[in-house]
Amino acid sequence: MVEAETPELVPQREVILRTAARLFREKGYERTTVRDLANAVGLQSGSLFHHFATKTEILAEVMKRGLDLASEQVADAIAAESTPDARLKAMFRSYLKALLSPECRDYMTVLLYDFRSLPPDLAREVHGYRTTQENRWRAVLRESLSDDWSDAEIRLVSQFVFGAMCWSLQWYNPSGTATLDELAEQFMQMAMSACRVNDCTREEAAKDRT
Amino acid sequence: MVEAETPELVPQREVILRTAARLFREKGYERTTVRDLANAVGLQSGSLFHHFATKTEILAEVMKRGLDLASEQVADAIAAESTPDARLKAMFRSYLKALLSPECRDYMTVLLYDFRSLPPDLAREVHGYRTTQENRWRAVLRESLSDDWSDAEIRLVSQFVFGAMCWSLQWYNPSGTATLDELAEQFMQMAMSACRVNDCTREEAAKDRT
DNA sequence: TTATATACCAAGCGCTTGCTTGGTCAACCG
DNA sequence: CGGTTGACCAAGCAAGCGCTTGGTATATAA
Repeated sequence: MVEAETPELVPQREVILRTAARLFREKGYERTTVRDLANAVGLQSGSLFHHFATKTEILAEVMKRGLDLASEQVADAIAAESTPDARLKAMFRSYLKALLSPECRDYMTVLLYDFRSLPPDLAREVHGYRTTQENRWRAVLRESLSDDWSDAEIRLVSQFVFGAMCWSLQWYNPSGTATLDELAEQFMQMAMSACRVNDCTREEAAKDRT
Repeated sequence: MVEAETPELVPQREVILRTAARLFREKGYERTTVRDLANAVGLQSGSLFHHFATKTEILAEVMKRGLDLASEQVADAIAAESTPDARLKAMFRSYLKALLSPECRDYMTVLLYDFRSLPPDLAREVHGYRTTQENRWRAVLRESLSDDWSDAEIRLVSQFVFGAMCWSLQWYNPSGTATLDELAEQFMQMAMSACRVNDCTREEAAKDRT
């Protein structure tokens, strides 16, 4: 037998992962049974364990895939720019586009919302992955913002902005009126605006101090 | 027998709800068994069903409680202000403070992150609740922002800002250095800043058009 | 041709789950 | 006092869960 669902030459393991990501996003990891998944792929439930040792392994793989896909897109977008400011804008834009893109959306939703279902060891691994990314992004912020931002302030603004973006997974509707590019543009502008908080308040504070 | 955990006169049903909210936040609804919950309260698992008909009912109750608590605090904060701008600021500040407050945090986390575990009918009910709130908040935004903001733009900025706040439930650590008040102040400023996107870009667009 | 490996199915095992049942005991009420 | 009620326990049931087992069909390689 060759392939039921996708006649192309895409490995079964890959098909399972994609389907798993979709189901996990729709119903949550815990509410998706191995029978659901097997059925969606066109297998018997037991046959899944020919490709993965445990259901948990599938979850971890889906999450890692999400991280890899998103961080690659962002890294590429940043690398294409030559000034700190342009890199920051590219980061914001590309991150939202990556998050919500059809290729990435399912994986990222699982990564961000089914974190608690990972066993401690894998949770630590995925968490490490995540902080690495966050540090990379804070570096881009640091590079663009004025020097008098403290580390704590940088962290706060990054949590604010990336929180806003991650949350978009909850409400974004691909069949809406606005295109993904328009959305990314507007989010980028709001994000840049949020990064400019201190440009005025800080001046006021300086005045107060003198 | 009177009361094991809390000697005060707080109804057992209330104790169960509080404990459930805490456990659901920590482990997720699906991964929390009725035995876990009963044990944490000091009961046998079957005894829970003397107070609630199903596990689902507990979840729904926890979520409604979260919505009620948060929206009450925000409503009070808004009512205390007299100008549109002050009301907007009060809304941002009070929402973050409500979200992260010890009394509310568990409930809200469950509300925002275990949505998929609700059966369709209850999901619709809670969803209705949520959109009512959102509309109320958009009205406050509308009142404060300049008239040339479209409905779509208002919706976008509200999704951006409230997304950023909701996400704080994921990373906020009550034992951190910054107080909740400081955090709320800084978030409010970033939120206000994000609302001011158009103040400059729009002018540019206007110039382009003429 | 025989041998080996891969991808799968059919069946089901053992365990955990939400929930039920039947009964106990203290508190309250007429 | 006797009777009712509300809160609980001890035990366990049926269903669903992740996963295992033993076997089959096909493809490749010797």
